[in-house]
Amino acid sequence: MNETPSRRRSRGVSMADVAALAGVSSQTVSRVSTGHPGVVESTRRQVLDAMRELGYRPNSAARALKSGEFRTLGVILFTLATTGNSRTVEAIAAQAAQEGYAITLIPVAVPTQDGVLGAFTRLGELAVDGVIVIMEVHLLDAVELQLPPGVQVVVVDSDAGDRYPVVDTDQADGARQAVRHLLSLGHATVFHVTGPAESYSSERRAQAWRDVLTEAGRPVPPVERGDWSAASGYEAGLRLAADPACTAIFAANDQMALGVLRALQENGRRVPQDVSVVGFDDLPESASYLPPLTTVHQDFAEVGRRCVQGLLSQIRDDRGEPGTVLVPTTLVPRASTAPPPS
Amino acid sequence: MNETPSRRRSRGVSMADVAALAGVSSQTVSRVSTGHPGVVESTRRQVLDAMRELGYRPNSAARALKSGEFRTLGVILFTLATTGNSRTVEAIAAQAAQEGYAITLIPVAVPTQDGVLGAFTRLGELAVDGVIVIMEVHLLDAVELQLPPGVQVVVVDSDAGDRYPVVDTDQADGARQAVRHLLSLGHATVFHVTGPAESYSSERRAQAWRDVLTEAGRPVPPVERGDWSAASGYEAGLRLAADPACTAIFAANDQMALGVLRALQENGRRVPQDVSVVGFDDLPESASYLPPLTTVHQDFAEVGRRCVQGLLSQIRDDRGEPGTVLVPTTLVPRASTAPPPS
DNA sequence: CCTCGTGATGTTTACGTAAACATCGTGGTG
DNA sequence: CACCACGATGTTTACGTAAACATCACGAGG
Repeated sequence: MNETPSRRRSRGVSMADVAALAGVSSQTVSRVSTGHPGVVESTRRQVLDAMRELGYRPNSAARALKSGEFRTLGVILFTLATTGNSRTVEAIAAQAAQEGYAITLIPVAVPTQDGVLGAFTRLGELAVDGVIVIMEVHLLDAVELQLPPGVQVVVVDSDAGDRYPVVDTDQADGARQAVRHLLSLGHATVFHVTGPAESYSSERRAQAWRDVLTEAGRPVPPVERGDWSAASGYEAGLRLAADPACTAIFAANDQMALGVLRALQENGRRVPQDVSVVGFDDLPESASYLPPLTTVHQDFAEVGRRCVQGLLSQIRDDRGEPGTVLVPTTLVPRASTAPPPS
Repeated sequence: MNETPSRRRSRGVSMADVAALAGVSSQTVSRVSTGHPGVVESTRRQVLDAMRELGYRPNSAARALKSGEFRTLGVILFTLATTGNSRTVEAIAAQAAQEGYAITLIPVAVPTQDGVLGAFTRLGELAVDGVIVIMEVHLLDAVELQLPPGVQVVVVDSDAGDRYPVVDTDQADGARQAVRHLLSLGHATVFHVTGPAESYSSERRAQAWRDVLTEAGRPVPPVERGDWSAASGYEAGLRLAADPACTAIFAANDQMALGVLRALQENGRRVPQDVSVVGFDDLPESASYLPPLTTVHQDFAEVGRRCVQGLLSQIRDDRGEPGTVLVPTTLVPRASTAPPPS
């Protein structure tokens, strides 16, 4: 009695097939499928039965062609390797799914302007209603984004707030909290291990660090530059460990802080008795560093949520206003900070 | 002179528009657009000029509707929060982009059978030609995957090799290398901090650990169970630190190894002088742990590559053979392992 | 009792593309 | 010199859906 045995159907089941089985028109099937009103319960049930029997699945391509919207958001990014990016993407995906949107990942192969432009070119042929650009580096500055008509954009982690809607963690406030925490413990000043020069977040954190020290009338030591990796933090830490004046270090992320911890301790400087260290990000494992790391918590989930909400409201209103949404940060004090040695 | 000012076109530029401007038929535009042969150079140039002038972008929905393929792969997963998953997804995205395919993320909200089934149901309406399922837990076992017709699947990190094509890291061999390394240093036996019981990788690694000890005629200590997190590794480490017989520990991932390191050192057991520790994964920062961690390197990029290649070849041949592809692992000796105290 | 309104359902059409088929012109060959 | 083959291009059609419009039946009100 089975009608759907091994016969490989090159094409799937369409509304017409369901309509034929249910003895109605395909338009009625469409109405049931989209949940439109104006279908009597008995008819609806017949159609649903027929759908089930044939294993009907709406064809999203046809639907998109007809309606002009894909119910898909694109996410352009360089890498998922950084915790911040992958957590943000995860939150974006979760929120989008809840709103009935799918997420398409658009990786940029090379972090250059050409790479970015290439991604936006590909974007033109991609089936997306909007794009979230996760771009921590300054590449957007010089690039005039050529968005396909009708495609809205939200940018994460950038300083393009004057040109696009931007959602970001409140980098500056987080950094201020970190530095003030160290000063309030009695340290004379705070050394800083910064991230790569191209990074916007890195720049913002360094600027806030500098501002707090200046406001407090403290000397501003030269920055140690890293590249976000623990290895680069270790290098920077070696140099700082050699400086007896250094009793407090603010690292621009947790991974570099990890490297700093190792460098200090390998060189006989105890943390936090001799030197205090603060990180940024609050990775899950930073509570298990040796010692557990005082750090600045970022709410990546909230960032992702705001992105999607902002983008969807833009898509609905068909226009996006430039401006920046800041997601607050909080300092998480743990065991890597203490008053300076007396 | 600009023709494309603020006028919002609800519909984009279609082939017909380009054809009209170029003075050819839309079919010729189609041929140029898809790169088909049989268009004279002068005509082609005219069409390309018209495309450029109008800002033409092929409509992927129409293309998909006509051709029946979406040139998109779905990735079903629980979370991007684990390094392995995010790295694998990144590699998948890169490889897929290179093959001209886009990636759609399908997050499973809750890691239950219902959650998985829900994802597969949504999948039916999603525009994908194939799916990669990244599922470390055993949920696939009981679930009969109802794949939409014409959609192929590849599973990562599972034991479903008898039912689906599977790509995975060679968990067992990696674990064997880790345990043998510790035994060859002279340790009498090796303790194990395992991952969650539902995890397939965790199970495989534990089994290999047990096998190596048994083969070598060594006692098999009771396992300490963690949940992959550094915090759970710390808990396990506290218990192991209290056992003077414990001189060698194999943790099922680097994060738990990090927790173990902290627990040992907080309790006066030096690593590696008193206790040796080996992890699994080779996270970028594990080289910066205190001490740098001996661990098993996983080639996530290769896993992602194999997934995409396997899936695409299935899509082309229109059938997938069950079976498992194993990606080799390598032991990376660093500073956390040494001979036992004499 | 006829008409009109209303709700349920059917019919037509268009979305943008590309395969299949049709046409047209040109140069080579018997 | 006529015909044919072939390459370049045009025309028709179908993919699956859903909006817009058409129809139909039935009940209420004049």
